[in-house]
Amino acid sequence: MLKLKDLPDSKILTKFAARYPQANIDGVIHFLTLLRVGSDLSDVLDNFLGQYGLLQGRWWVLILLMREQDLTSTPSSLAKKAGVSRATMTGLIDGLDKEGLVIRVANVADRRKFHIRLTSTGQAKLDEVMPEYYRRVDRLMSILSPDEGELLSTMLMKLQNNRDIFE
Amino acid sequence: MLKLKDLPDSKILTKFAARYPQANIDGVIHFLTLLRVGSDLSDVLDNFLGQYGLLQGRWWVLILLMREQDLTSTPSSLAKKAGVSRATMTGLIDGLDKEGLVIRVANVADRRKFHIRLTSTGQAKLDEVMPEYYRRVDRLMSILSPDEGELLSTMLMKLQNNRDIFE
DNA sequence: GACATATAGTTAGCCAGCTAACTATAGTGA
DNA sequence: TCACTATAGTTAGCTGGCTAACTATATGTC
Repeated sequence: MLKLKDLPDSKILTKFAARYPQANIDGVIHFLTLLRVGSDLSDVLDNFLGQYGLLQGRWWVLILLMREQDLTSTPSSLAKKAGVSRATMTGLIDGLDKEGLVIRVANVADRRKFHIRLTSTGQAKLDEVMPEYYRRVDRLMSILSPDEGELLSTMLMKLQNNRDIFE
Repeated sequence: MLKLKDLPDSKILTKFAARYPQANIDGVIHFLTLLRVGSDLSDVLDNFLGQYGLLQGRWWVLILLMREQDLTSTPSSLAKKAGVSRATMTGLIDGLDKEGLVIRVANVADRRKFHIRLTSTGQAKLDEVMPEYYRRVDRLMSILSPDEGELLSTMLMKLQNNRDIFE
């Protein structure tokens, strides 16, 4: 997502504002800061997962399966929850299947579907990653007080709920 | 970046916490909210730019060039500022060049380099996009009061400055 | 001045997304 | 019941990132 490293300073924004007077300089800075921090934290998470041979996409699949009572779901349901296309989910499951972290089981009730089930190897992989993941998130987010954390989420959700303004 | 649509609710996180007691549930929720909102806003920005036949990568290049006094820069410098590899910048410039939005000019002083210059067509493209972009950002960010906006950026920068905790 | 090192740009090939098109199966309504 | 429509999964082919390797040119040091 946002790759731009060189956020505008107010000098640059003032120059732009001369040509584009509708610019709200502070708003733009806050907006770009949000995109940048989100992107950088996502990269950091990817690097972390990479140490365990995982990628974000595959990791979410394992987590979504672990959430299920019977550790089982279908490709389309996983695709919807993970926010990727069914085509992409096919590829993710292929990879996880090949590594033995999940298995495809035929579905007799509806032969269009498969059951995708987390294997014990998959659970073991999560048991390896998750404690450290939670530890890191805790350390990172502890920089904010509990009240600040709440406030941050509240403000983010306000923006989230109004993002259709942009489209 | 974060594609996951289905953020954990506290019931799920409680189940996970039973297995992974180090989990700080609120911290995780705030962390994932940040990744999710950042990602969704980035997608919205992409859709917006798409209406003008632009992609985020190309758009940043035009903006970076417009920032320059002489509307000129080099591929490596642009790559660094845009946060992409030099190889990727080659592709971005190829595309912009083909559409006449920038031109490659030989650099006699250092024959390894090119001057990349924003053309008047490129400037016209920015003049088409930027006023509407600023208008949308203004409307989106106006949901937060000026004080809230400042606070948001401050909290985000705290997280940004401590993201090495995660690596 | 010549050789070693660093920098600029490109190319080739990889990867994880995507959409569109296809096959198979299920559900529905005259 | 049988045709229409919807859903599930896969495949093929596109895209925009990436790294590694390559060529050309500059720079810096003995």
